[in-house]
Amino acid sequence: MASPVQTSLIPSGEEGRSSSETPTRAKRAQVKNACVNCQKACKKCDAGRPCQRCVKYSLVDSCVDSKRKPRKKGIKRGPYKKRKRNPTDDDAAAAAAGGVAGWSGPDPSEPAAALPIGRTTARPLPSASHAGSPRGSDSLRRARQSRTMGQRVQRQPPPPVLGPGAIPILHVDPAPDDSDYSEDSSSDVPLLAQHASGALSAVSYAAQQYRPAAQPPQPQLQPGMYGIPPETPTAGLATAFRSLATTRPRAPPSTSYHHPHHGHSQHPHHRPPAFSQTATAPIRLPPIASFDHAQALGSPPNTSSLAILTDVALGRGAGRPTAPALYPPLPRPPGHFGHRHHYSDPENSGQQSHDPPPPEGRPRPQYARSAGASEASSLDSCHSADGVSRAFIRRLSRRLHDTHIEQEHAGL
DNA sequence: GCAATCGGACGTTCAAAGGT
DNA sequence: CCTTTGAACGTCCGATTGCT
Repeated sequence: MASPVQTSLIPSGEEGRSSSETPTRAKRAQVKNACVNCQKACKKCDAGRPCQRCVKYSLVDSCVDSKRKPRKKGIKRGPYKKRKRNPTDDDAAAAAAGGVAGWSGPDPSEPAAALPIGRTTARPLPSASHAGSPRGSDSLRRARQSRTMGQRVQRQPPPPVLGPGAIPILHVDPAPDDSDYSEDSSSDVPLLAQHASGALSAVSYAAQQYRPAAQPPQPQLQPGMYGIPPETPTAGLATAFRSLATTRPRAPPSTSYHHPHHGHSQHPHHRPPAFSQTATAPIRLPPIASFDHAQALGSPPNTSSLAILTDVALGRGAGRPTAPALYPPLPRPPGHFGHRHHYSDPENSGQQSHDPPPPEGRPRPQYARSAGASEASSLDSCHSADGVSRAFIRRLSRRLHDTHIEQEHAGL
């Protein structure tokens, strides 16, 4: 969605300026720490406790500072570009700050676990509107912003190569069609997993295969268990995915099924055993372009590769008996946000998932005018059920969306 | 008109990389 | 050791839609 200019940020006296001028835009005021209520509602907070908003909604009791999650450590960042003394170089510098063009990181041949996540020769998805564009690159963003000050920031075409921080996944068919996992020359990795749960099993299995020598042995996977240890590093998952692309795994113990994607038979009797492939069967992870895409397919997001990685990234995933909806679709009625993404209601669309149906999620708010009741339902807005911020999931989704493994890196 | 919900722009923080 | 970089992470704006 393209948000308009935040006119509130334009200082007085700047409103009437044309975009060709270079208005000095006031910074958006932002509290250092929003209260939990405002944070969840994605609404403006203030420094007071209780904050104004909580007072308004009679939430003074729960108006406390939200907790920040600790920053990750040990993330390799690769070499920095040369410092620029000349301010006029900033733009070009920023353009390169996508972390991509000048990447000269470690040899891709080194063990993947030692690589920065996504430090592969990955390339962006062709259809990803932001493909390869590391949103986290503030210099790039700010460079753009400086060019478009006072007007809508136009997204630039993505850099051609992914930089550090991208999560390598096997990602194909950004716009899958009925040919469903048809061979894709742009991602000619070995293929399997027409079923996302199968992919989940596969990743679980591969994660079991990948284990730094120093780590203690993991218990055997039991049927119905995904068995991805919570402490599995994301890099390990990257390796796991890579492994899926480059090995011919034995069948993992768990079988699960999925995928309601595009006309597959959804009848339980048609449920193919996940990972029932022979040793020669290729592997392919489902072409879930994004978290939203997973929803658009009518598939519980937990069955997407995104959710798999998200799950692990969030330190979950071990020992769950089935494939619960990790991030249950928000209780939007079908078509509610058709302008943004197409939520497909499996019950109504004829698509059915053999994964557990998404939980009820939050009931549609009752729009009660009594502040407490109404607000309570709105408080989940920015967070999943267990408090993971939407922003976090979006970022992860973006990274997944923007990433896939270069085929030569898959050893092909 | 208000509330819910969302995508994403924008701001902050701080570890890693680089410079001295 | 200090500075710079840039990605992680948080905040919240503004659009859209549904309900009262």
